[in-house]
Amino acid sequence: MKKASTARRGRHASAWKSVVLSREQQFSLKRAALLREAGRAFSLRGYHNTSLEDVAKTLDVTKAALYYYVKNKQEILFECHMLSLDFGDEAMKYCEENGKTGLEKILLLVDKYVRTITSEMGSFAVLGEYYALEPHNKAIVGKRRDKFDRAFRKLIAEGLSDGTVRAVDPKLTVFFFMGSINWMTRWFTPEGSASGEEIARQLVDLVKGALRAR
Amino acid sequence: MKKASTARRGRHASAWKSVVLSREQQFSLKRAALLREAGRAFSLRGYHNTSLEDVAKTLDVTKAALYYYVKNKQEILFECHMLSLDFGDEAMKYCEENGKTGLEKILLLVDKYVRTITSEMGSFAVLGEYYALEPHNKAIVGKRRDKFDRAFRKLIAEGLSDGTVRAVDPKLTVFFFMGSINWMTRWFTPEGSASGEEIARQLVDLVKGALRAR
Amino acid sequence: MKKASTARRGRHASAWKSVVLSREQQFSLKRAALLREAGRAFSLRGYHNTSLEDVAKTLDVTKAALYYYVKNKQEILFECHMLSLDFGDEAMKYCEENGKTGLEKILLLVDKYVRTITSEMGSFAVLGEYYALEPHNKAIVGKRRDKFDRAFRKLIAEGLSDGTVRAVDPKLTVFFFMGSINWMTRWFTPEGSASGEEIARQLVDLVKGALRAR
Amino acid sequence: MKKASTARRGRHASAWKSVVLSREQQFSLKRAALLREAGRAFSLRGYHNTSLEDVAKTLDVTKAALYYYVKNKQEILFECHMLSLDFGDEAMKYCEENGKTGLEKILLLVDKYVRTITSEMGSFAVLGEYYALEPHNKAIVGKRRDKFDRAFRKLIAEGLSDGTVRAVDPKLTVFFFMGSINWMTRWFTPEGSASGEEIARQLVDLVKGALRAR
DNA sequence: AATGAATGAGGGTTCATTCAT
DNA sequence: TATGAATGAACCCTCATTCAT
Repeated sequence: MKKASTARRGRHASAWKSVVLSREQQFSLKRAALLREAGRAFSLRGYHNTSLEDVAKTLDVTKAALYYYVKNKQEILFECHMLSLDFGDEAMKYCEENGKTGLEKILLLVDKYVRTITSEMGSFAVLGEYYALEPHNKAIVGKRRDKFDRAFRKLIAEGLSDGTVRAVDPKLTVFFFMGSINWMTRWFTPEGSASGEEIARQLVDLVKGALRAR
Repeated sequence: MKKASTARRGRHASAWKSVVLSREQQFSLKRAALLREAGRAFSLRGYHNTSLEDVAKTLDVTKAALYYYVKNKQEILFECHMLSLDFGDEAMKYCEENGKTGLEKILLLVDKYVRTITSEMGSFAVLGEYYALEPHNKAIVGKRRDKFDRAFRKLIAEGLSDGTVRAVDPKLTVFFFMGSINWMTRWFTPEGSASGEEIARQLVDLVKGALRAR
Repeated sequence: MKKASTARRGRHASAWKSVVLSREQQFSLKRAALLREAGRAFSLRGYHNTSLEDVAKTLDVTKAALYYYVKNKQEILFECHMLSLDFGDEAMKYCEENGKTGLEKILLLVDKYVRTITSEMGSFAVLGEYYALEPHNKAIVGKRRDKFDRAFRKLIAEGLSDGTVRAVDPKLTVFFFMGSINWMTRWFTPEGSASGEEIARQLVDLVKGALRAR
Repeated sequence: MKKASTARRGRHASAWKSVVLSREQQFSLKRAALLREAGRAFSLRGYHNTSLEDVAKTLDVTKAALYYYVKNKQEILFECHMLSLDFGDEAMKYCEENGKTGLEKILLLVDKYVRTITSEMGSFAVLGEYYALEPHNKAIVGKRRDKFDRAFRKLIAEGLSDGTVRAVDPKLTVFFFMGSINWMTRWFTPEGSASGEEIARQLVDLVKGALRAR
């Protein structure tokens, strides 16, 4: 009896929720789903290699319906980039708040970022499609990315000052590590042999080995 | 005497030849230029974002003229991939012949490969456009790339055996380093602040730090 | 009573339906029109000499709109062939059911087929464009055509057995007659001096004269 | 010895001939070969389905070389049509000179024409590609064809007058027979089971049966 | 809120044709 | 005489985008 009632409640709850969700909430949820699926496809097959028809099919709607949620294909790409950058900023904020030394912060950053990228949410880390952005958007994204890169370099500088990081070129080092991370979207799949956690742990280990001063 | 004269004539002949190129040579040169320019564009702006018209324009010919040298746009992409893989194989061969220990070989490999990629010749390292290959070609390229990855892993295993490399996951480590390298095509330009040599040196340094056993 | 009322309603419904066509019906009608116009053009000017632009213009739509109804230019040709073969099969079935002797069946076949070809419906009898079919489709069409030819020959054989047809080579005879018929698409126009009925009557008369045993 | 000398003479003769042929003769021979091969291809695969590259390949020269012998692809088609019409006229002249009655002439015409079409020389009876002629040429060819058709009809009329042909519609009858003949280029091959002679005999037999008055 | 239908722009490809050599 | 190389026009096809319903 209890079971039945729970079940009923469960059913009611979800049924209710789908009714009770405000229009704006529904809209947001659907839009988010659209961005997620599109981003996943973009980062897997590339922007120009993914048609809106493809995206629509994974959402079980028609191509035309997408235009209710976004203005453009370009807007999708732009938003995906922004979300992806949000992830970076979050990881950056997290590591700055929780790390003590420069090295510690760097390792926290890598760990957090890789975990995000490999989680379901982060599957649309489409950083690879930078060139597909139209000039205006490219400028915005570029600026934010530069900012992120500079913050990353600052962490390295911090490590150099506090003696936890050995002498390396901050700029190139950031490029190298970001390459390792961004390239993941090309080979990582949730079904693969290595889990996101494992990958994060291994990369952290590698970075530690590469940067740690002795 | 006769020999000498022949040799002299031979030298003259080839000197002449190098000025007045044979038709086949001209053909090869033009084809190579086509591949180079196309590859450069592909790796900069993406395969689908680069029209043959664009490529033709940089070569100062008509779109149609390209079809005298290649069968397809797809063939261009495929050939670029193969050339890029050739570079990898050369680097691999080089390091296996000249390195002693596992670690040494790895460092030689990274050094050689990065130098190639950043040299003028390597401007068409379009490894990013894997998904744009049609199935048949994708299979071929995929196989070769896997082979390269396996050889790379083997170097790591070798280092593990001979004690020059510390305990790391070979598979993931290869992915990480290849990411660093492949990602270079996204930010490297000959005009940039860092030269190819410098980049190679820095990455080698980083890899050494990351892998070296103590 | 209920029945009657239902029937009445039914009639109303269908009357209504025939005015306000369902989407599927509209789609089918438009597709049929597309095939008809394309087929007419193909058989008049040839497949390769007819651009989709031409076809689109006669339908007052854009070239691109055609792709909503067919996959390919090739699909258009193929479907026209199949429709044309359907006509042949229908005529064959008709003559086998309604004719008594071999000769009678042959004459019925010729009569029916010619009437169909010359009617509005049959305007896309593009049998001449066989070579423009791509291999796969050519095989399918070829098989069906062979089947028709064999059935035709069988009618002649039947006439030979029952004594209504004089000694002729079945295979060549079929080729000759099919030539007369297929060639019609080259000179027949609805505006011409001879009507479809007249043509059918004359050809039947000729065939009778040519085949009848005495 | 005699043998050797003959051989030598033979060799000389042909070698000589190829030297001694006047430029104009060589030109004419090659041009004729070009027309023959092109015509063969046109009537087999259609005008637009046959590229000059194809034609050039069968002659073992380059596409560009063809332009030394003809002005145009269109000129090739036109000349083929004219040659084909020449064959018709020859057959017509032959039958008029050698036949007595109307029917006799008709049968001679059919016999001669079919034999020509099926012989090596006549393989380029490309009458099917009428629509591919450009307006000016189409007018010329159309006129000659009409003239031939009228002459054919006249033979029928003659047969009607002299009582050797039964009552048929001259115009349609001509169309029917020409269809049988023209359609042959679609199915006849020298390697096929029926020889040209056999086909001619059978068609003559059929025509006789169809037209003969009793 | 979503769909069917249509469009326009752009890209890849073919091919007849030209021309210097 | 014949070739290699190149061109321009035309064509098929895809796809992001729009709009009435």
